[in-house]
Amino acid sequence: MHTLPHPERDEIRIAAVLHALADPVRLRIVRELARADGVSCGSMGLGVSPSTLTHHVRTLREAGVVRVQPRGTSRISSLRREDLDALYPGLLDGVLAAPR
Amino acid sequence: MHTLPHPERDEIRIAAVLHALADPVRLRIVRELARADGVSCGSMGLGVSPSTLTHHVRTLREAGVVRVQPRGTSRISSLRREDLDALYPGLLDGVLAAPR
DNA sequence: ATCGAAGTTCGAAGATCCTCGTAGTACGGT
DNA sequence: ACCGTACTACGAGGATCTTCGAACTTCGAT
Repeated sequence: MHTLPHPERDEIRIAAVLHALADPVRLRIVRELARADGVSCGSMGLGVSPSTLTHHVRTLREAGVVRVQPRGTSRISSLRREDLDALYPGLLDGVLAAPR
Repeated sequence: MHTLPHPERDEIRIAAVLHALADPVRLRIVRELARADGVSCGSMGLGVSPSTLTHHVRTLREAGVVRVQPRGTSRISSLRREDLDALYPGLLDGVLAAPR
């Protein structure tokens, strides 16, 4: 139940972040977290299988976009807003402001 | 010498833009254009073959990130800053500000 | 009119990615 | 102790992506 591995701020790479955001499912996860942070991604009603969801959340976590904490049998995800804003000011807001 | 097909502003999709930016070569192209706009990508000294370069520039163009105009035997590329800033304010600046 | 330079098109090879099902682990509650 | 829930690990299939070389087109210059 140890904490999961996350990149430090100075290990985050822009290419990995962009790649993580460049998927429809992961983008919906990020949007949802921006709306209601600190939530289990399994309860978002995305239309994918549990194993697919694990893959996407891991991609976001390893890219440094989200932080994941175990709580009971669930995993609570939250946006790494401070880190992303510090590294790429405006990026996250620009993505979230996207009409499409 | 027909102009090449470009998406209108309202046809640009955030997922396509992010995917276009999520490649090291294309990111270097975008950075270079941010530094010196209206330039032929062939003269950037990226270490890829001409056909690979064509592929990347087309990806950027079709995503709506760059505008490409034929001039002589060359293709002049320029960042679609206004469109991107209007759609996703802060995104491009955030990406360009990226230390890594 | 011929030549070279700049780019494109068309495969093709190899890598990466997204998705899933199956099997398994970890935790909380009865 | 048992069960159900939430999630993970490990493939595998199929799609997409990146890269390239070879052959071709287009344009400007000689």
